[in-house]
Amino acid sequence: MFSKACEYGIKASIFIAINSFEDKRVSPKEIAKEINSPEAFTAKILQALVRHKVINSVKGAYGGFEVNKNELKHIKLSQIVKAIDGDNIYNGCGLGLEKCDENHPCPVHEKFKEVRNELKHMLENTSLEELALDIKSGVSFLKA
Amino acid sequence: MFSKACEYGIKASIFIAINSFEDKRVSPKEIAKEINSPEAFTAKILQALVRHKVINSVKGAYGGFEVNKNELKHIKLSQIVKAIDGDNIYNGCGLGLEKCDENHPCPVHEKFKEVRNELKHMLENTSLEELALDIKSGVSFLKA
DNA sequence: TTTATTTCGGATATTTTTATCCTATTTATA
DNA sequence: TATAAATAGGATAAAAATATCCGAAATAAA
Repeated sequence: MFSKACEYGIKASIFIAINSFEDKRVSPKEIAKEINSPEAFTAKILQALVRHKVINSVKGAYGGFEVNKNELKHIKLSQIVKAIDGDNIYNGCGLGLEKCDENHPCPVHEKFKEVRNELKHMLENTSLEELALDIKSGVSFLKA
Repeated sequence: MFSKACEYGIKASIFIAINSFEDKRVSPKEIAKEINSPEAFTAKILQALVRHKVINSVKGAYGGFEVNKNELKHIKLSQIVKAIDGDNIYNGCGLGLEKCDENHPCPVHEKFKEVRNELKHMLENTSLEELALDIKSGVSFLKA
């Protein structure tokens, strides 16, 4: 469904969010350890999230990654996914046709649309804040 | 969502189904042309579908690929997807956790479950027959 | 201003997926 | 039985995704 990069990106963002509640910045090293991902690869993904302004980075001593905790409520999963995997999951044809729309649909167009709309709705209505709060309260987990 | 291999596999199966209505067998060459896919790669995918008994092959002169047209109604998309991509799309964790269940859920476990159930329902309730009939009647298309 | 710390970003390596090629095997028909 | 026509399947190649490494640039604090 999502690429590895995207999975890491989502988990990393959640961990950063948790720390930002307490105004703490975190390093790729801490993040990778916490979400059980390869450190250097994770760092690359963080760069992409910074470029897309999903998270913020501060260079130098006492630096690290953070998110604006006042915006946590408004940062949605969809933004993270789009920043990393692009919007193919939204717009692409389920069977890979270059041109696939109501006028020229692929065989699963209509049926696929429903599933994708459900996915889209989920991604656009799930905030980083709620995911982070679930981790904080022990309801969910970032690694096995 | 699906791998390229799976996209080709679904489209190939539909084309084979259309021809099986008229008891015609088709070759990888014809299939690849019709669904706009690389021929040799498509042939490999057909082999996998044969191994999983989704379609049938007949070697030698006048051979080719076919499906039992009496079973078309009962061949579901889910069988094709499982034969090619495995059942990771059904059982795998949305964020890639090795262990992710009700007792130890990843951050998106509950929300993801709904989307996946919808997808699962769609795949398990869509038959090769209906997809093939839509192509035959010009309602949908196998290539752009 | 120097130093230690930290992210940035380019180069490279590894693995997986996608794709190709060629020979072996099977089978219907002449 | 010989031949032509097909699929089967192993070996490779190419491309994309995943992952690693290292020096450059930025920054806070001593």
